[in-house]
Amino acid sequence: MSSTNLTTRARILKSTQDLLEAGRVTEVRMSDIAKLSGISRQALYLHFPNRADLLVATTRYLDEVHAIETVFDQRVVPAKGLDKLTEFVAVWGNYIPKIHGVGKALMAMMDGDAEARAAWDNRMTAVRRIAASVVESLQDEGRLSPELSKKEATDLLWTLVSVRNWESLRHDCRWSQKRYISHMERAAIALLTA
Amino acid sequence: MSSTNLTTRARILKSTQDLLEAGRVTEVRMSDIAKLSGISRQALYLHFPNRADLLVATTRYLDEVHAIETVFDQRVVPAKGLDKLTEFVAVWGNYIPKIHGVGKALMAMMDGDAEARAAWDNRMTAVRRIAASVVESLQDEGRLSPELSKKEATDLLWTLVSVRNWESLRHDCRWSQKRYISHMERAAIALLTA
DNA sequence: CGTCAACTTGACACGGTGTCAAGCTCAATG
DNA sequence: CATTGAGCTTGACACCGTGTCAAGTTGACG
Repeated sequence: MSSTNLTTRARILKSTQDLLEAGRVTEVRMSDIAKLSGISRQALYLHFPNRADLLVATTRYLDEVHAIETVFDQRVVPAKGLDKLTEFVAVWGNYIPKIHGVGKALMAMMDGDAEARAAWDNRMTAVRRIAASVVESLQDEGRLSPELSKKEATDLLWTLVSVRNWESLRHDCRWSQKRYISHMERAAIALLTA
Repeated sequence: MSSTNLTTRARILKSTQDLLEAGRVTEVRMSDIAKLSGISRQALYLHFPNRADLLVATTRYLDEVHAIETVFDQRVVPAKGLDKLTEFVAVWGNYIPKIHGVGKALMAMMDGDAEARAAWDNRMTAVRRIAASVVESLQDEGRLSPELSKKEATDLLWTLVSVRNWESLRHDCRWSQKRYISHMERAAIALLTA
């Protein structure tokens, strides 16, 4: 299934990512991806059963390329106190731009394609788990606002650093990435701590 | 154009809203709306040139039905101090569920349909103006956090109370509407004030 | 040489939007 | 009363993107 021709498969994934990163989501059709990959549209279906699967595979490809798990383990997990919170916001916030294209495409498919929905939810609950562990630490150190339960705090933090909010601030409000990160760090502290 | 047959037109708008409120957005096709309105699919195009226009008309219809402008004028504009902020969050936050269906549909069309994008942006900048006036008041009373410019504060408040965030907390995190409002009021204060 | 996998071309079904043409119905008007 | 025109109907069709199917090509490797 994926033993020999890593080349073509990898080329497809890279093309998909490149197209999604640059253009409007709707303008990334199967035929566009095929063209950029240098193969026929039909050959795409020899590698991925449908568009949703291709997009999901692209997210996993990006996770691998950027070794996001490792970065979380190295920078967020060992941090203490408020640093843990700001490190989480910074690491994730700097990863969002890299997955934004494919995320947007997947989110656009969510209504109507249950598989796409499940795939995106799956990626996002991974982030949620990390947010929960950050909240747990705050709680242990007595820094969590007394007005918030752990679940509520996690929900708020997770929503605060959502891809949609990044999109809103970076694109609609034209913030720089730097400004986004610094204000988000501050916002996370204001929102969650006493 | 819209002088005589208010009945059919109104029936279409109501059907659209009813369908959008209840089901998955993708499953609200022109034919579904026609069926519920008791007319043929083609007759829909005698009233609205395309799907985007129909959805936009539905938002305006909802604005009228709920007299949202009036509510803002009565509850947010006259309020003072932090009350202005919490009133804004509460009024808008309680309006979101009413427009959520059509908003979702419009947002789903935004990529690929420039008209839909423009329409939704237009509605949202109306909210943004109110957010800006709230921030202005905070500033005048010296309550705005010194770390935020007026634009930054408006951007943050507007993003905080976005339809997407409402969706995230109410649906993904399964918060009640009441909990959503009370936490949002608190979050707005924590985020914007010194 | 034969075989197999990767890929090609070309045709097609499906579903949703939007268009076009022709005809029906009924109320208001001359 | 006959005509007109607005509002609606049925039915056919073009377009687009996804996904499927069938038959043929190419090239590496035994």
